[in-house]
Amino acid sequence: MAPFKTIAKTSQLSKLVEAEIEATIRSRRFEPGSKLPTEQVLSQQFGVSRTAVREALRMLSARGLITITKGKGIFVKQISADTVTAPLHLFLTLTTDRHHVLDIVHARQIIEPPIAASAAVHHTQEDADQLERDHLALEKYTGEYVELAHLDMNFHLSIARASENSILPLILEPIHRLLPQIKSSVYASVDDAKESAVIWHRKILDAILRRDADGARLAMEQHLQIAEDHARKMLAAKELEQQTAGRN
Amino acid sequence: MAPFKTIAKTSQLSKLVEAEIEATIRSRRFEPGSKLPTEQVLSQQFGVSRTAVREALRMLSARGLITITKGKGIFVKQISADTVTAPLHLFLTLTTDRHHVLDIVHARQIIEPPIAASAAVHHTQEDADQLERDHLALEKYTGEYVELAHLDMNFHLSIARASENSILPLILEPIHRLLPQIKSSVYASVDDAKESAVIWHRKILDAILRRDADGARLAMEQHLQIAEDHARKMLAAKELEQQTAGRN
DNA sequence: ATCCATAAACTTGTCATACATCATACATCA
DNA sequence: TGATGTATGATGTATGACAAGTTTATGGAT
Repeated sequence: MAPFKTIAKTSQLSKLVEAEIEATIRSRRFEPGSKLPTEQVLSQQFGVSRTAVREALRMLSARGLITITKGKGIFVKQISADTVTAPLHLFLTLTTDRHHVLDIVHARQIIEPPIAASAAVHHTQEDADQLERDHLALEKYTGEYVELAHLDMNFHLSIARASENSILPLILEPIHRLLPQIKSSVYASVDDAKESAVIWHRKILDAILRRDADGARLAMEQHLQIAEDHARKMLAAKELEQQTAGRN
Repeated sequence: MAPFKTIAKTSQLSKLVEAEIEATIRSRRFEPGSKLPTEQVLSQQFGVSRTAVREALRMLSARGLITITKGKGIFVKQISADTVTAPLHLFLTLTTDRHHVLDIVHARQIIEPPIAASAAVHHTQEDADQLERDHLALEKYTGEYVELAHLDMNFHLSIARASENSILPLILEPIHRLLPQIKSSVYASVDDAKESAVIWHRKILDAILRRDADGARLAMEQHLQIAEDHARKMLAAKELEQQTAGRN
C-alpha cells in the first residue's frame, strides 16, 4: 500500500468556479430566467480573474445551464430536453454508424407498450382530453412531413404524461426528439404511413379510454411493429437512393 | 409566424472556432485519443487570438468531445456513455421537484421488466458473464450501504446492457443515479433488504440465462414490487424519525 | 410634463502580453 | 548508472485595453 495518497489534484481555478456556480443553480437559489451577477462582480466575489470566470461560464453555457448574451448579461437557462438530446444525438452518430435508427425503434418497442398500459390505468380526464386533441391534430393535418412527425411525437409524449408518472415523459422525450427527421423521412418514403399512424393511434387511444391496459399495450406493440417495418422500408429506399446517386 | 428566420447571428468568433473544430472531429479526421494542434498553432491557423481558441476549447471540453491536460495538450476524447447520461441526470434532478421516491420506483416497475425480457432474448455470453460477476459482487459484499446500493445498481444496468440495445442503458442509468442515497437508506432501514435483493437478482438472472423472457419479466416485476414495499417502509421510518426529532 | 434623440454607463467579446504551473526530454553530477 | 537539476513547450491564470452590443440617463423640444 502506498504510504501517501494523491492530494486533491483538482486545482484548476475555472473548474472550481464552474462547480460553485453550478451548485448555486442546482440549489434553485436562482430561478430559471433570472440574471446572474456580471463577470466582473463574479470575479471579485470569487477572488479570481475575469479570465477564469469567463472560462467557467463558457463551460456552463456549453452544458446548457446558462445563456450568455453580449451586452445584456448571464441568465440561468430553463433546461430543456434539447439539452439532453444533443449529446445523445452526438453519441449515437459518433458510435453506432447509421443503424441506430432501428435501435431507437427497438427501444421504443420495449418501453412504450408498458407505458401505454400504465396510461390506461392512471390517466385523468384532462389526459384523455389532451390525447383526443393530439389525435385530432394529427388526423386533420395534411402538410409538411416534419410537422406531421412532430404531431405524431406529441401523441406519444401525451401518453407518457397520461401515465401520471413524472419520470416517464422525461426519459421518453429525448428519444422522440431524436427522430423528427427520421420520422419525416418515413412519412415521405412510405405512402400510407400517415393513415397507418392515425388508425393505430385511434386503437391505442380507445384502449386507454376504456382503461384496457392489456389492449393498450398490445395496440402499442403492433403500432411500433409497423413502425419498424416502415423504418426498414425507409432505410432500404435511402440505400437505393445513395447507390443510384453514386453511379452518376 | 415570423416571416423571416434569423440568419446565423453567431458572429461570435469562439462559436465559429468551436464549430470548425467540432466538424473536423465529427468527420473522423482525428482519431479518438489523437492530439490536436496546440492552442498557439490553432490561433494562428484560424487567425484569431488565443483567447477565442481557448473559449472554444473549453466549450468542446465541457461537451465531452475533447480533454485538455495542462502541460500535455488537447486530445480527442473517446466519447463515453457518461457524456450522455450526465446531462440527462442533470435534467432529471432539475426538473423533478422533490425526487418522488415512489415515482422513481413506479417508473422502474414499468420499464425494467420488459428490458429484462429483452435481455433474456438478446444477451451474449459476455453479458451473461458480466451479470454473474455483478451478482456475485453484491452477494459477497457486506459493508457500507452506499456501496451496496452501487452494486445493486450495477446489476440492473448490466441487464440493460444485456439487451444489446444502445439506447436502453443510457436512459436507465440516470434514473438509477437519482437514488443511490435513497437505496442506501432502504438498506439501512429494512433488515432483510440485501438478502431479498440477492434472492431476486438470482431469480432474474436464472431466467435470463435460460432465455426465458416471460420469466425474467415476471421476476423483475416481483423484485420491484418488493422494492416498492421497502421504499414505503423506509419512508415511514424516516417520517417517524422526523416526528420524534421535532419533539425535542 | 411628455416625448424622443443622443450621450453615457454598463456588459460581454476579443485581443495582446506576461507569468505561473505542469509534463517531458535532456544534461549534469555523484 | 541513477538520481537530480535544467531547458523547453504546453496549458492555466492574471491584467489591461478596446470593440460592440444593451440599457439607462440626460437634456432639450414640443
